[in-house]
Amino acid sequence: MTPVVIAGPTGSGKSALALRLALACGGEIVNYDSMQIYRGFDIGTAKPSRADRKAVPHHLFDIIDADEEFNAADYARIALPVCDAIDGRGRVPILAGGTFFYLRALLSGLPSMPGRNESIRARIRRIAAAPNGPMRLHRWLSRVDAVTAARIPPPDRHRVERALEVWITTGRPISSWDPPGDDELPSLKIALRLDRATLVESLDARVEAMYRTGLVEETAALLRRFPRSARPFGAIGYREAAAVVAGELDVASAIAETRRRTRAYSKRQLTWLRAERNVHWLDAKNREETFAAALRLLTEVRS
RNA sequence: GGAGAGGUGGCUGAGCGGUUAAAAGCAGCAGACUGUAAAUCUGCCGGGCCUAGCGCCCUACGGAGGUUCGAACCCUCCCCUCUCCA
Repeated sequence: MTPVVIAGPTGSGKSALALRLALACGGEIVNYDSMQIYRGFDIGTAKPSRADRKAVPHHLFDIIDADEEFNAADYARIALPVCDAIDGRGRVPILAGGTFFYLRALLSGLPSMPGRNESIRARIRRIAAAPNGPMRLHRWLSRVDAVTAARIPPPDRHRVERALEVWITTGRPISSWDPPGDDELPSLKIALRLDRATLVESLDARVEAMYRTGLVEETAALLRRFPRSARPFGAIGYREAAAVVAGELDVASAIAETRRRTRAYSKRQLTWLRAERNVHWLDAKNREETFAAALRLLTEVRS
């Protein structure tokens, strides 16, 4: 049975649609959102409610703590068996989320390269911090892997860092591993579309609501348990809320900044999705119609 | 009424005689995405023309004049904002 993927920009109603589909067809929801993975980060990630999670089995939410290392490869590793198990029970895995890189890691797989190596990362970062560091790192990369260096701009520190990390640990350029091929796991991909003005409006309202319902308080509580340097504190909303807690930002500015980043994020998601193939786009303006259309697609695929 | 400060592209805001269609940021648009991905990064961004060039032509730094080879930058008057004293 092919899994169903619900995609679309943040705030387009993916979770709600996934829930209704699950209820309608005996499905179980599998998260592919990089932030809803974290325990305790609820308000800012718009995590499904307790009631929703009781109504339908939800998987891969709240599986790690803020200070634990986790990445796309880890995700693919654990998500695959989860989907298989759902399938084994004769139910439909419904993937819902917004981290399309994680989704790709699951559906297409990642090359079998070595993972992260913190001590090597530390070494690289020491060089990066020196004057002209990023430039020097990029030049280093050019010498060992010209192909990758040509593709990655010097300021793109994350990618330069990873490419060098792979080189140092294996002695092989990262470009020598095959890029993900076209042979991805078959799935029914449904993407939600909303006109920009409507989307932005609902995004703004949602950010407002997050602060009103205690995003800053939630963040303050999490900061008592985890260092601010922990990954999810860099996420949209949490970065700003953490700044409020630290007294660096007033709430109004935090809201404005969170809105700005949310809008930019939704745009990036759309850019990714546009390049994605075999996507069934559905207008998300009317929930009933969207649901009906999605259901139709689903029954088509199953017959 | 008196004393200051200021009016710059959609916004914030630099520039203070030429190399300025005007820094930078934001917003906007397009894009990338091989283990940090809600991350990270790239390009475009007044308008028109074409022989497509470090090309040409318009329009543009509140308004109108002036000085100058040349003005967003200097002078004059006007209009408008803000702060302070009354």
